[in-house]
Amino acid sequence: MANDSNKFQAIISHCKEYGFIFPSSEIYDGLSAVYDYGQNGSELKKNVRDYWWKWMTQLQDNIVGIDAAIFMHPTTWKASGHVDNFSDPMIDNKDSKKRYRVDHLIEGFAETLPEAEGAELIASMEKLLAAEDFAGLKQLIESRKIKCAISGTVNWTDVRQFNLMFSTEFGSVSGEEGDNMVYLRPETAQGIFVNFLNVQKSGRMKIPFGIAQIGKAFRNEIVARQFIFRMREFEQMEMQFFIRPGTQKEWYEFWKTERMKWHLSLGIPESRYRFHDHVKLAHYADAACDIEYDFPIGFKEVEGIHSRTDFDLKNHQEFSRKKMQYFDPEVGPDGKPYGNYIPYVIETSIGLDRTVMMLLSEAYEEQDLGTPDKPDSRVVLRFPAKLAPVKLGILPLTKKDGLPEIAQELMAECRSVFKCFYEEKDTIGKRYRRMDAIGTPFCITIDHQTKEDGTVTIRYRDTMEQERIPLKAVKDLVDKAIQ
RNA sequence: GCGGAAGUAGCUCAAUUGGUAGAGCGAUAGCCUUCCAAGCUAUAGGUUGCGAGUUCGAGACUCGUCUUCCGCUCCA
Repeated sequence: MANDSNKFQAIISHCKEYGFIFPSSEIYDGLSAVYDYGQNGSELKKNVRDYWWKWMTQLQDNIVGIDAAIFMHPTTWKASGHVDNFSDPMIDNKDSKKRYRVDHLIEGFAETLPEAEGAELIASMEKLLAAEDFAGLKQLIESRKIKCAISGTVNWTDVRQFNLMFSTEFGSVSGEEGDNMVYLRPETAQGIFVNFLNVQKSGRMKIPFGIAQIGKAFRNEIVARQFIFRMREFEQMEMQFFIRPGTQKEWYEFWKTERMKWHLSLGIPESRYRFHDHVKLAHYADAACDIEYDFPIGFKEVEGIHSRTDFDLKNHQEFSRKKMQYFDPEVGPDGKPYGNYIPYVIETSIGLDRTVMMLLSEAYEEQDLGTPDKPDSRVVLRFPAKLAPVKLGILPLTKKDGLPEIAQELMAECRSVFKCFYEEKDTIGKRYRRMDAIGTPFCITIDHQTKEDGTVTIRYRDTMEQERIPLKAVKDLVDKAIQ
């Protein structure tokens, strides 16, 4: 496993120095695991977001996009399983410092007991869990002398609850319990599921079809680290693809292939990726895998592809008492229409922030350009041109003799089509290096010859080569290169 | 949450045994008719993370606190 901590640190520093990513609230010492995107980072992120959106909703003929709210009715998270599955009581052993999920600990112990006795223990545990009686759970563990596998002691901390979801107060949620708590969504997917019927009916969508969404999600990670890889507030790009039950295997394979095509279209070689199949499946899935990228900190998940069965729609149907069915008029092999059914779902879910980090990791290079007489180096971000924050640097060779005026004309011509950066300060070499550092793929230099024959120098970021082209050709050349 | 390390200018780091904080790079303004960083001049920028204590005097010593980093723990 590649593990280059220095490179990772260098990328983090570079991101801060060149306006890509800053620690959140830095003047107040920062907020753990929250980051802000700066002037270049937000352009990069937006370009990735737009690229994904277009690829999903414009280049596919059966996928539409939505933008659901972050706040959702609290019952949503009961239906999705998040309330029950992700607020597990935990307990720590004080000697080994090992942390356990209380249910796992007790279940493990129960397996060592005679069957009847074990079943009895599980039953009393579940009763306590349902009642959220943490003191009772601790007592149960201690009275049964359940030991830590590592330290072998019964020296436990109190049972504590770790909530995955952030909650907040909401003005006036109706609720019999009288509490006004709502959650910040921990995934965007549920916004798609609760709108399944709205979109299907209003868009006259026919199965198979997909609904895409990009948006923020929030998770209380127990430990959040590794820069923007694991943040408490992050952005997901998700697509739920609704299919006929029984066809999930082939669609799962289809989307695995399709999503990998997207990744390769970022110009990242296949060798930098791998699929990782989940052995232990989440509560909603019948097949799942990750697309992992070889970060400087090793292979890590960027995207997940899950076969979610009809778990979500079925549960929403149950909790909301609204039929989540689709009427399929197509005739099946038995000569009859498929009729009403709850669709199955294939999900593709990619972390936008992780994708940005992937692009940064792939793009970042410290290059040694030294010669025997003169040491030299540069840091260059080799972003795909279509995703680079700035597409074109416009640089008059000197700031006199009318060169800035010509450069400004070019600026005016190009800026409505793509993002440009104008600079007339410092030596040309310095300016090139600054453009390299933020990954600008092209620079145009206007010199005295421009005034004579209307040609300019174009300088390529990756090769550092330069050639003369007509000033008039610049806009089209760059525009073509960033498509 | 536990253990370890560290917090001095935007960045990288200095500051003898405690004696009122300095450099390089960077930034800004200008000079040099300048096509691949480190030429010249000038300028700006720090209650040394924060709070207390010891001391005539604390960046340095003590305590507390916050934050970050590295491990461990958790992770749909």
